Amino acid sequence: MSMSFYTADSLKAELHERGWRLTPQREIILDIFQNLAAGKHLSAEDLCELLHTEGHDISLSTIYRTVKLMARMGILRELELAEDHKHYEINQPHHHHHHLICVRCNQTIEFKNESVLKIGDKTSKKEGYHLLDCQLTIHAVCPACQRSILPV
Amino acid sequence: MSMSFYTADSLKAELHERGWRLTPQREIILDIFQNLAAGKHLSAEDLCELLHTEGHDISLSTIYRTVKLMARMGILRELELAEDHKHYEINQPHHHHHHLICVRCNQTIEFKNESVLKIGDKTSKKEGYHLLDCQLTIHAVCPACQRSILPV
DNA sequence: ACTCTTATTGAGAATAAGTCTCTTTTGAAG
DNA sequence: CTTCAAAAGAGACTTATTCTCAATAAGAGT
Repeated sequence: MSMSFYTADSLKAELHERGWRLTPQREIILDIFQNLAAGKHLSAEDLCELLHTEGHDISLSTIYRTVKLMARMGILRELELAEDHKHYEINQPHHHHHHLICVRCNQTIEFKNESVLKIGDKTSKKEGYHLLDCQLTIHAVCPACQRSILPV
Repeated sequence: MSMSFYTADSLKAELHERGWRLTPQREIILDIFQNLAAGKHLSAEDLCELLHTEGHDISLSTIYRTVKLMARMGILRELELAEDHKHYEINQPHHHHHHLICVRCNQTIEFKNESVLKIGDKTSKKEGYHLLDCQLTIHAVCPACQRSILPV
């Protein structure tokens, strides 16, 4: 599997490899995501608040830049949970999972499937791409919304 | 399979079923997507321009409302191709495909995989959800970007 | 340790996709 | 032909995210 687990040190090494720097902000943000309960995901705003309650005042600009950077490095997964903003979670092959989303109420169910990562691995390898993340997103209507008569 | 192909008539029937209406705008937009080359997808802006060149002046508001409506009905697929806006394409099980996206340059490759739809079907059925669409999205770094020294 | 270079941060302005409001129009049922 | 709620159009508005730029600091070299 191409995806791997990151520590502050491996983050530092990979940043330096490209002439970049490990800042306290990046280390703190990585730490937050690593200590998040499995399957928990945060929006940029969520992350900002959480950092604040822990006494770390990192600017929103930096937060947006950092999560985008880490997503592009494969450290974080960028999730589209059918809302108007993105969510991020740590990218760990061991806890690799996917999302079933109700398009009406946005209720989301996590599920695992072993073959999905294999398909992602095979497909990216075949095209010469370096795999960062693969997500199966299912859009559907949940039982409650099927019964409701509310618009759409 | 729960997903099905839509005609103007079946769209009309399904709209009426919920007390809604088939308008010329909706019929025209459905027609555009049905006549699009396989695998081609449009943003709201793209669609607006295309409609304009064909002599149909449908307002942006209506376009946004219509694609969202059709996505929620399962007629269109709402794609996140790693840009800052959504793309839409017709949802046809026969041409069901997925996307491999380079997170750096956004180059996108389409690929097919028969088992993905099966997984989507099984998972949504198990949870009692009514399947609309399922997409496997692979985020990766393309060969060209692996070689480049450009930032991220 | 001290310097130097330049990546990174912070603050706030800017951007733009998408939504909302409100008035006018129009499906389609009776 | 009426009626009435759904839908369209126009444009204001919202808000997540990006951009700009001056100030700061990571890390390499001396």
